[in-house]
Amino acid sequence: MPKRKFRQFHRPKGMHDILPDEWPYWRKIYKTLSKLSEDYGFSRIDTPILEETDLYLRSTGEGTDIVEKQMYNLKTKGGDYLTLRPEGTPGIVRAYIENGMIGMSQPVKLYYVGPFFRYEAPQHGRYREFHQWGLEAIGGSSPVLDAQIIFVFYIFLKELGIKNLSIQINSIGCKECRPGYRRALVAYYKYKKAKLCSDCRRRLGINPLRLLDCKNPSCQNLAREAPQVLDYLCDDCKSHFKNVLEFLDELELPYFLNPHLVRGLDYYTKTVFEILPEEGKDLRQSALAAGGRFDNLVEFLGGKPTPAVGGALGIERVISLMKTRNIRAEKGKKNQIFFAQLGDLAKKKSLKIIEKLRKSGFSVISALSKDSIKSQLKIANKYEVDFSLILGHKEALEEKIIIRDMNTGIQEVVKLNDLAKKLRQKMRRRKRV
RNA sequence: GAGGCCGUGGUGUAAUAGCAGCACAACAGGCUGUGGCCCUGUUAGCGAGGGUGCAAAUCCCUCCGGUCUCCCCA
Repeated sequence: MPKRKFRQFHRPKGMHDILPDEWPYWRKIYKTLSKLSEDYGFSRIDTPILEETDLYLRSTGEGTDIVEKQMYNLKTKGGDYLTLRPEGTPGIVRAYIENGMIGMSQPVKLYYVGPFFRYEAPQHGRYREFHQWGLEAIGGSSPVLDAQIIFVFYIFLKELGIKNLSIQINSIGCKECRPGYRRALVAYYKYKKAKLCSDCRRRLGINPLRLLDCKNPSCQNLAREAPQVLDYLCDDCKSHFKNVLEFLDELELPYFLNPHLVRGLDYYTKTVFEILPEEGKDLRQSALAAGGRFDNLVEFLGGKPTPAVGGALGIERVISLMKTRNIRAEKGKKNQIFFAQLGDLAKKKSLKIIEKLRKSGFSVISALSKDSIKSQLKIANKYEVDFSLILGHKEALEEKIIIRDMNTGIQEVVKLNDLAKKLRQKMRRRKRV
């Protein structure tokens, strides 16, 4: 840094600038996910980035870490308590109820993409501002919906070229059968408290299900012997889960039944799942997508009892994985050409010519603020365009322009009126070679 | 929230107490109308603040940031 007159500003901790270099990944991901979502009948929805704080207290759960310590809360001048959304589902459900989507044909299938915020210690794959793509099917209890959502996330990752994925799935029951399981779990742990880590001892009272996915070795040993949810599911949950698995079998998805999979959010019922890379040296922060069923949430947020299922995928995590696996995202440089100008007259005519070319379907790069032809072509070279146009004083007077083939160096002078046609010809020929 | 490691031009690095170098990038030039290679020049740095020392990028403290582990999650 030079000695600066004014202080320099920094981005807030855990937040990121998405720079032009990074955009090919984002573009590819956005393109793929919106195509896929629409193809599978999900419609785009955008909800506010701020919601009432209470919405998350009610839905995400007061005992969860997200609500306890990870929310960005603020109070408005008018005295409202608002929160920067830490996850997508509550806002979507709120919108479903508020906009009377109960009156649409059910299930209502929605998708969203955008930023989410959690105040946490940033780490690889975990940021304070991060982006998620979410799918929700509200108003349907059929297990085929659970399977379809898992499937869409799965093929999304496949289409991006990410292979060797593992789908972990479990059922955590419903409000009918979960209390029974919970009791069994508490009873199991009751006389083993001494062997639990301090966190688990605390959690035992609040949310015993979470003892199952504790990473502490001693806790893991205990968890292995613990009663399994699947043995406690009610008939409805059992057949639902069996059905989901049958759909996954039919799709030939490589799922893995993980009886210790428990999600961190309070509203989940029945199906829960995670999709993660298969070979993980450490699979902790590597869940790429996750979700589950939330059959009680709509009612709990003031709507009519409505079953629903959904999930979300972390875009930053996907990009990070693409990078470690050397999966490239193409720079979209279709029909890109470079326009160079020389002299005052030529520069004056530039903007108009560029617009004409754009209308004819070309994407025109230029460096109009430069005067020297040399530095302009240097830039053209950097963009790796196949053709550059050169408009000098002489050409400008004669209503002509030079087309330079950047690979061969061969140039041709053409009339401005024929430019688009000639360019198209040349590009076609180039492609064939 | 707890702990470990780390922080030198825009980027990547060297100097381990004694004049902060190098490479790449950027910008300008090397026939005032032609790119990639090459050459020359210019710009630009010790994360911030404090302490110890004749002397600090180097040692100490605090903060900020990064990264990893625990925790939790996408």
